[in-house]
Amino acid sequence: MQPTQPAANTKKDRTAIIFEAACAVIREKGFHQARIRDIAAAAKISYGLVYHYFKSKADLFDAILGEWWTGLFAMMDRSNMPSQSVEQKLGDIVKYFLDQYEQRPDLVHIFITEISRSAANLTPPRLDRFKMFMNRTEEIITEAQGAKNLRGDVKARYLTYIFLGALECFVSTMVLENQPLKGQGQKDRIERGIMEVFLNGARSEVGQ
Amino acid sequence: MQPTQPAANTKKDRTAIIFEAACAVIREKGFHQARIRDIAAAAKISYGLVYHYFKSKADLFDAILGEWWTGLFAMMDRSNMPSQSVEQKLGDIVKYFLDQYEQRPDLVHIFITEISRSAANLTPPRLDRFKMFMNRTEEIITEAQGAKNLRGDVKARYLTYIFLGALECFVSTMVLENQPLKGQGQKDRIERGIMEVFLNGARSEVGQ
Amino acid sequence: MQPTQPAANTKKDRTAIIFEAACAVIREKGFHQARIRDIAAAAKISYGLVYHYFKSKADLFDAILGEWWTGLFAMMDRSNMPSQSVEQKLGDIVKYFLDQYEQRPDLVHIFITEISRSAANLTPPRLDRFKMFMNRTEEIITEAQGAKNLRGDVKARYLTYIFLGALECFVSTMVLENQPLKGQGQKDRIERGIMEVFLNGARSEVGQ
Amino acid sequence: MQPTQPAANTKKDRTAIIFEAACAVIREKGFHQARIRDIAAAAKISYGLVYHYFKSKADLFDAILGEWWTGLFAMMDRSNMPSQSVEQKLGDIVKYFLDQYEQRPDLVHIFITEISRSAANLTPPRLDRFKMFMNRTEEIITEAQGAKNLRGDVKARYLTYIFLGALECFVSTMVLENQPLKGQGQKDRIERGIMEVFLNGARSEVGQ
DNA sequence: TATGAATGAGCTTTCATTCAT
DNA sequence: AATGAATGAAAGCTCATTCAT
Repeated sequence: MQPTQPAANTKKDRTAIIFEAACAVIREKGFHQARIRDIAAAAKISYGLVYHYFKSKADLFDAILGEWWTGLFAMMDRSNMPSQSVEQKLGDIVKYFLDQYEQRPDLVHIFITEISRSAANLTPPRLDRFKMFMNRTEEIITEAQGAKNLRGDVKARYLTYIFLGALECFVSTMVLENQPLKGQGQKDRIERGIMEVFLNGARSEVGQ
Repeated sequence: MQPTQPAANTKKDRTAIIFEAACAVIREKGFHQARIRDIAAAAKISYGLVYHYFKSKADLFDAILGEWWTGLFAMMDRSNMPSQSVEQKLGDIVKYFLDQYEQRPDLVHIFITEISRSAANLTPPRLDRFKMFMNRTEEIITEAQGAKNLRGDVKARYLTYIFLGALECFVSTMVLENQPLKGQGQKDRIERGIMEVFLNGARSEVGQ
Repeated sequence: MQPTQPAANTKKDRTAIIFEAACAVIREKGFHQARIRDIAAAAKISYGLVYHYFKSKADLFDAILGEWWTGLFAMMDRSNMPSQSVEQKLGDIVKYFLDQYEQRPDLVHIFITEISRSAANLTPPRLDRFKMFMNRTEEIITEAQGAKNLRGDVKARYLTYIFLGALECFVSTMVLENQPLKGQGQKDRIERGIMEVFLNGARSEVGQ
Repeated sequence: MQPTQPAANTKKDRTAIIFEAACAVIREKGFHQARIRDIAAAAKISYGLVYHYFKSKADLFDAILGEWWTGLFAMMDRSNMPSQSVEQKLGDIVKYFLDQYEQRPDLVHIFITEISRSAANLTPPRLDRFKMFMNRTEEIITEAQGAKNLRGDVKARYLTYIFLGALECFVSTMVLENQPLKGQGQKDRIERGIMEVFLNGARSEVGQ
């Protein structure tokens, strides 16, 4: 008896199955090359059924993006507390990307390839959330500059680009080369590397 | 009498006109959404003529990529001299991206959106040149680590990601937001910002 | 109430409808001039649907050829029994062509115009089956020469050409002139004419 | 000094060169698959020039057909004399096909594949000449039947089909298999085989 | 004459979407 | 809820023909 799970194929199940299948196919082929037929096949359903759960292909794509942005902004809401240092806030962002890459690599892949860097898919509403993410990151950095925790002689926007660019390059290279993350140890090393270099620079102590 | 410019529409002209039109259209719509019809219209020529100068759509795309990579690798060949410091070599890469963005923003945009981050377009030969670029950059950094000019406690590959990621994020944000570069002054400021933070870190001197 | 015919448009029906429409259009225009659009119109369906049932235009063409050869070789398998005389075996071939022309004139037309005599369509696998047909006919004739039922002073291959040529010319002229066959009587007369002249010659008894 | 041949590339020359090139290309690819570009390349001229000598592709094709029919009907005019026997008249037709195949195989090939058996190319004027050829052959046979030189119990039309079919099958098989004719000896053997079997039948004397 | 650049209609094929069952 | 047959708008590419030079 499973009172909390009476039916295997509830609407929620199917939606999720199609969602995951779409992530996998879009990751592999890109949004425009992913066919509804491929997604249905990956979900082991008929392709007409996709249209019962999602209004259109664009709708399905937006659902995937929504999932990503919801999780990211929720994390930033949780992380953005006065008691947190700038290191902790930026570290949370790095951790989030690495955790997501470990748990849902398809989602991160799609974010990187289809959103972060794809003019073709960037309708204005999609671009807005991307800018919001950059702005919220910039706010963290601006605040830290005000508190003299980050240098003030480089524009906050520039520091934001450098920070997010470094993070994104790490993740996207793993994404493009399909590198798996090998446990918490590697995630910690990568996080430390990014944060350390971002905060203290690449220059050798000896060389100074 | 026009002794120095006898013919306006030589074969070279048309190839270049189509090339530029293709850059503009692909920049705007992405490779897969760019239709030959759009490119022909942008070049103010008939549809079929595109196929007179380029074997296929893919051929045209590869010509664009070839142009980008040829220029980039030629610059790296020129820059890679023993007398150059690591700061100069990496600075040359930054300069090249910013110069290209100023002169041929479409080309940079296509590199960013269709190559650097688009799994859908990354056929193996295309990915190869991207990896070669990363490897050559890593070589510069490895060499600098050996000479104690860059810290050795972070893997060269990680430093490469951070450096290129920072650069790419700058350029791609300008690309995505269609920001114009305002003269040599802004290019210098951006270059100094990237190099300064990459080498010395974002941490405030005061905060240490 | 339609107990014996519950569904009019089953998958089998549509495949057959498209098949027949393709035969009619290819008969009229030839394979290369037959457009998918024409075939769809003749089948009273949308042209996209053709691709639901046949992978490509070539696939559709090969299906038609397959139908022809399958029927012809099956007949030859049935006919090729030791108890049969050479007259009966060759007569069966003549009967088959005439029966097919009566029942499926399009198929015979396509065989004559697109296969039997069209270098443009003769890909090697297509030519192979044609040669197999000639070889099997030649075997019948060789065997009859061995049994002294056919003259041995003319090469078996030559007799084969004369026999099949005569048959084919009858059929192709009917085909090209869209002559209808008027019942079993005419078929018998034609068969007798071909067999009689092939076996006994055109020379008048009186004239000898 | 060659006063009668001052220029190598007279209009007549070029027309003939293009004509021969067209024959070769149409033979190989079929009329509809033969591109003007191919024909021009085979003639080693630019493809625009084809249009100086022939109004259109169809015009070029009709010129080829005209050449064939002119030669054939001229031969029949010469051959059709009261003093000639039916054997001689039919033998002249066989000889003509074999001679032409030896001298201008492309022309014979085109006649066989594109005219004799291609509904796609058979516009009414083209079909007319084909029917005229059959009718003139039938006249020879009818006349011979009247003179009791050919059997009268088989319709003249049927005997015509058998005769021309046999001839055509010989030639078209050579054409399709690119068999070369090896000298006058083989031509004579083939002619004798066709005439002998057509006149006296395939049945063995022994078997009667 | 001679060239080949230029044109654009026309073809096959794909695929998002709808809809009858 | 579920299927996949059906539709038809696009899109890439070809090639006969025209035309400026």
